[in-house]
Amino acid sequence: MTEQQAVLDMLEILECGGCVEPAHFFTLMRRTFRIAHLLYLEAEPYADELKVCRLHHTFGAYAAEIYRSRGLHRIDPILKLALGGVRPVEWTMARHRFPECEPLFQAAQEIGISTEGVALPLPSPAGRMALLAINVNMSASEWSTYRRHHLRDFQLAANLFHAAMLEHGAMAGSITTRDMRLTGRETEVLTWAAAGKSYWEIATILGISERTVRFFMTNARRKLNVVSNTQAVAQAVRHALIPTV
Amino acid sequence: MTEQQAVLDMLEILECGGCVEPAHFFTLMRRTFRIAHLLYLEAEPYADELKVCRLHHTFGAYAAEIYRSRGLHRIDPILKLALGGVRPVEWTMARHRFPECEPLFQAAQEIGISTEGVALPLPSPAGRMALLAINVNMSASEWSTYRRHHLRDFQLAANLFHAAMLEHGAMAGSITTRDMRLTGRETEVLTWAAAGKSYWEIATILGISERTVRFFMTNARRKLNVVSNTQAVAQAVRHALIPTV
DNA sequence: TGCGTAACTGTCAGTAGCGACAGTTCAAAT
DNA sequence: ATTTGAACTGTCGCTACTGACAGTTACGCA
Repeated sequence: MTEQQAVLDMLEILECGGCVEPAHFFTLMRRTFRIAHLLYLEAEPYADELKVCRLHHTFGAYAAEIYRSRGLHRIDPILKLALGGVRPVEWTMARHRFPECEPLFQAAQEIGISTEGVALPLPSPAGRMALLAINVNMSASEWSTYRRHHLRDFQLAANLFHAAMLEHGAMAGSITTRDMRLTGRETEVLTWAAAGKSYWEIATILGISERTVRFFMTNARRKLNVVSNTQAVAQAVRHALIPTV
Repeated sequence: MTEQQAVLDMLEILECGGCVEPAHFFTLMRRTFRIAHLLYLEAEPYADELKVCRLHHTFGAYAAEIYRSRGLHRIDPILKLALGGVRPVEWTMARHRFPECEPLFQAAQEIGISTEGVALPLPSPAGRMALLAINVNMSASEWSTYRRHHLRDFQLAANLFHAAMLEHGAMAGSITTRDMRLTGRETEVLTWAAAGKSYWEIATILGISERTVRFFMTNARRKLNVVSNTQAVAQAVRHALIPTV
């Protein structure tokens, strides 16, 4: 059981938080498993687009350029499924369920990238979403067996790596955690605004002046980088910055 | 490798979505692994408290009553750590890091519940949080070895069960089919309003008159039973009535 | 052929939201 | 002891939103 031992050793390294470099993690994964390529994506929802917070992968610059220039992110079903759900997403399954995404898989074949793989959703706190996509160079039947044995390893490894990235990122101060943190009052006024209260009502509820409510709301809008109270509330709800009714 | 086979079989059952009953899942887990007790909790942050959305466990009514009556949730470090993070939380680790939680573990010993176990965070979309706590009846050293081998199984099983619960809950929760179902245009204008667009901008985007945008928005407010666009958007985001991506 | 529903439009008057002006007070951190 | 940040307040003027008035058009279905 040398292979088993190697897997367990790798997982132990990850659990001890000894792997915060994406490149290091990718190397470790490729050494331990029969993996062709890896992709780690951390994003947050934004209006009708996705805002990418972190992106690391081993597909190379050429593949990334193809993906970007052809706008394949618009039809990529793996993004939608993995960033929206909790369940692992099988690439071939996504391909069959969404015929309109054929250009994506054809582009992959063009540049010699296999179309077998799985994407693991890694939901994070505060409304962010992340995924680890794993690409393998195997036949369908081979992959089926391999996946059956190692999906659990992939899932735990992905979770541990993701945890390390989040902890590390919190220190490094990502886009969300530095200037976007709302004060107590800002959260309060947003919460009441989301409950449909007007400035006057909020002022009465909190026992402060209407002007002050506007002050907090303006600060909240500035911090959230939005233009209206409505947008601010949408953002706050999405990012779980205000309590759910 | 009979044990390995049993584990893989169980994970396959879970992956096929063949296990939405918590009691069924718990039985399956206890039959497959050397687990004493299980607890599944789904909650969402509310003000400075936690609002429990779903709670299933095998600890029995007496233990639950002890936990509730003594207010142990206030000092339970596992709740804090597991609902706040992404990394598995070891019970003894939490016990040593938070000396003030001793009453919790003493209560467990009183009623004959082991203090060895692990809690797996299961973050969900939309700011909700969940965890699966696993309690075992082993010595510390025994648990250490067992955990090393099976944490990956626990993690994947927990994720798959959680996914099934979410999917099932989405069905059960969407009994909102009374009059709260929005039409296509209503969804569109709400989406753009959530993106911070004004009536004039939305009208331009959709190629209709500003009055018509107001018409749809008014209908949406009436259907959602709210008084402002801001509240409507908050409600729509919370109930996933408008696309988050 | 009617009936219901979704999509669409116009006008008026009142209220609410929002930006920009210019401040004070208090507690904690450096 | 100075600085930083949160909490707080006032006024002016413009724009956006909201309710209530009163309609038309097109589609599917019984």
